[in-house]
Amino acid sequence: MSSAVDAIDVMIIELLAAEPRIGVLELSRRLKVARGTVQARLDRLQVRGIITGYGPDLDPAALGFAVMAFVTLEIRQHEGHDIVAVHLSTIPEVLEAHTITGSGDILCRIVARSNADLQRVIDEIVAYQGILRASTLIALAEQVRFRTLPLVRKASGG
Amino acid sequence: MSSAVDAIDVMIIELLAAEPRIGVLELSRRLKVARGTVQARLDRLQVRGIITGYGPDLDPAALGFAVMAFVTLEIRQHEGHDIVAVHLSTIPEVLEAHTITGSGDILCRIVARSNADLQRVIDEIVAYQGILRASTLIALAEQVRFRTLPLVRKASGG
DNA sequence: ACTGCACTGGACAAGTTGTACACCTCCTGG
DNA sequence: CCAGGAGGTGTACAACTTGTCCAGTGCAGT
Repeated sequence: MSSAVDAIDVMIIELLAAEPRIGVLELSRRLKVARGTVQARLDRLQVRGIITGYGPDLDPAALGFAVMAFVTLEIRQHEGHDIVAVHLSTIPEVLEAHTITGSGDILCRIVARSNADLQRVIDEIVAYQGILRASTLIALAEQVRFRTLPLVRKASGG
Repeated sequence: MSSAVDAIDVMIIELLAAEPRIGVLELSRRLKVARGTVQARLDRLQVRGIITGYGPDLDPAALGFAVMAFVTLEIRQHEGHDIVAVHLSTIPEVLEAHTITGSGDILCRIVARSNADLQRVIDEIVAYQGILRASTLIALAEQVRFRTLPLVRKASGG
């Protein structure tokens, strides 16, 4: 099979990432392809699940949640991970959570208004009796900002 | 100071998240406010840095990168973190990287096409001489999908 | 040679955007 | 107490974009 995306797809995605409020017509002008082509490709990218949605992208820091941390949880395994996930999803400060291999069981990304507030969030997490231990790593600086564009280029064979 | 966002901002963000390709006019109709109001608020949210952009959101798995992992790096500290960050940013599979407190120095999120491919990516990371050790946690399942909407609601005092 | 698929380029009505304006209301500082 | 500012409403208009359709072209696989 060919790669999931081709050069035109990559250019569409890059232009859209650079100027998000751009329209289909403007995209087609810049890429020098027909408008229908851009429209059809965007539809296909979405159907294939490559484009999952369009923001808006929110910055927790700008919302007043300046502290970010990664928390590794150790859980009572016989109760299952899913029930813990339900608990975690009720806490707004938990931005995401994954089950993982290794010494911990679940890794989650959380935010808080301050270091003192971080304690409150962690307390909320460990308040659930299915969670045995939480080990916290505070993120000091974002060295590489979350990005997927280089990956798309790579997937296209660029 | 008042909270960073109010109830109308939250509704705008939620509607936009639910139906991303919606227009300003349609937003104003659903929220029963004037079009200019929605337009002005979106501008302000962007100026204040709360909305940082509008997708497109890409799914690495759909691009063929089905394996996700978190890698903790231990680095030669006297050389500084920034130069390591430059190295990491040249690797497309590194989606993000943060300096952290604790036993490691840098935590990054990476993806790969398979477990075998993961080895290649890790090798690329540790190929740089400033990196002493890498410790990898493979993400098995996404228990809580990345989200910021509950946080916005909380920030608005809801 | 035939079929299916993707792309092109053109057309149309209907809807949306950017922008401007006049006016209202609430809040704050002098 | 009042002036000024910020944020809201409603209206208007031209210019542009969208959704949708169509006929025709070129290429790949059977």
